[in-house]
Amino acid sequence: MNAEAQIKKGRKFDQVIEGARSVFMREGYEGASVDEIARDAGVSKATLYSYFPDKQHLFLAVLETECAQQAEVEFLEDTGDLTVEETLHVICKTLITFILSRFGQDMFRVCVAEAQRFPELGRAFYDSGPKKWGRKIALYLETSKAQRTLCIDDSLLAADQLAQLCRADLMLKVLFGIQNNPTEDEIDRVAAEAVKTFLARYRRP
Amino acid sequence: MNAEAQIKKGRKFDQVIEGARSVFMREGYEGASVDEIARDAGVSKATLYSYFPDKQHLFLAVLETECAQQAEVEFLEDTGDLTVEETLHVICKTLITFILSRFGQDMFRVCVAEAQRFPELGRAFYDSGPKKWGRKIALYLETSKAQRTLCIDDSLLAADQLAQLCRADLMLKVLFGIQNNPTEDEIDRVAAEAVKTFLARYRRP
DNA sequence: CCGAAACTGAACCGAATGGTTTACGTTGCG
DNA sequence: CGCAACGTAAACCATTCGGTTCAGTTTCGG
Repeated sequence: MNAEAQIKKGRKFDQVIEGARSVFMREGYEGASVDEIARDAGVSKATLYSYFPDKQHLFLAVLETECAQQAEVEFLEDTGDLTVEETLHVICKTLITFILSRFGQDMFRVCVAEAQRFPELGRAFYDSGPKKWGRKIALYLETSKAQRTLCIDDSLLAADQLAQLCRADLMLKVLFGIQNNPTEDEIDRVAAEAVKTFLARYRRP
Repeated sequence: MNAEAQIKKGRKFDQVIEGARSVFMREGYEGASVDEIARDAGVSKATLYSYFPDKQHLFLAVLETECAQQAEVEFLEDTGDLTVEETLHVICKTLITFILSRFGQDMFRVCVAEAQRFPELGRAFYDSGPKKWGRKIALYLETSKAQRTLCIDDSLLAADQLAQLCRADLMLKVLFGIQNNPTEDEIDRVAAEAVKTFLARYRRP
């Protein structure tokens, strides 16, 4: 018996998900047509409907896998011999790069657009994205090494402030099409400024 | 001759815009049907189409007026005898309240969703929203009164960092339906924390 | 190499879409 | 009043939508 849960029958399951993913991300929920998805997936509509009862379930299945994928993004496991400041900088760069990535932007866009129509989607995205990052950062802030340098009473809020500082300048510009491909230098600068502001507030005196 | 530019003919023009506004904000662009808009506006479809050549132009006309309205939101004109810290707190509270308002959330949602399909919309929203706020805050940071207390080299980035700190905790929770009606106390706390972090970085030593 | 399961392609359905037109009221100003 | 502009309701159009059906082909394990 295969270890992978193969309850979902059929060989072309992944094709369907992948086609649906690309069309939904490009067109949004209402803008995507099932015919286009089937065409894009290289699959007949009948096959598609043998996997999913309707468009809605297909949409949610896609975003389920996307949220799962989003939840698995990691920043540097071991902080090694980096200083706290250096570690924070790495964390910020990783977060900013993720936020500005095609994947991050598409996910954000679609989930913002459809969070009203699909309330459970809103929560799923928030949990696997912003909340997860907040938790991870807060966890680092509570390590004994960080505690030796920092003085924080509410580590979750502090983590969220840091994450929010990472969105300064670039995030909205990219989201609304004002800027397209931020250079690594720009990302580095925003990260540096975020860390600077964060440490000014939370560095142990 | 009337001072108001009355190029747009017809008495029910405003009704149409208002109906379109409410339906578009509720359903998004693709989700909104012209029939529903006409019904909601209390107007026949023929009348609607006598004002606008098609759905797209109607959509853009609605968001044009919304962006204009968004651009006119003001925070405390004269800072009076408030300290810089108090003024920043007022600015933050005003911004947070706006961001979390029904209007602010709906605008953000729709513009994020359709910025791909309508690139000019993305820019219009950014200019009349985030950019305008950034400019206003930066302008205050550059007043001689603020300069006496603060030490800032890049006032636009500083302003954006402050605005971004205002989005900590509550903004994404509301956007994704995790939280519904933040109390004034919660808003006050986020504002206070934003100012605290901001001043830690930028207060003149 | 057989047979069942998976898949295909295209036709088909009813409903709804954006958009147009027609034939008929209503309003208000000179 | 008279008349033109404004507005209406409803029928109408072609197209597209999500979803179903089915006869036929491909795939693949036993």
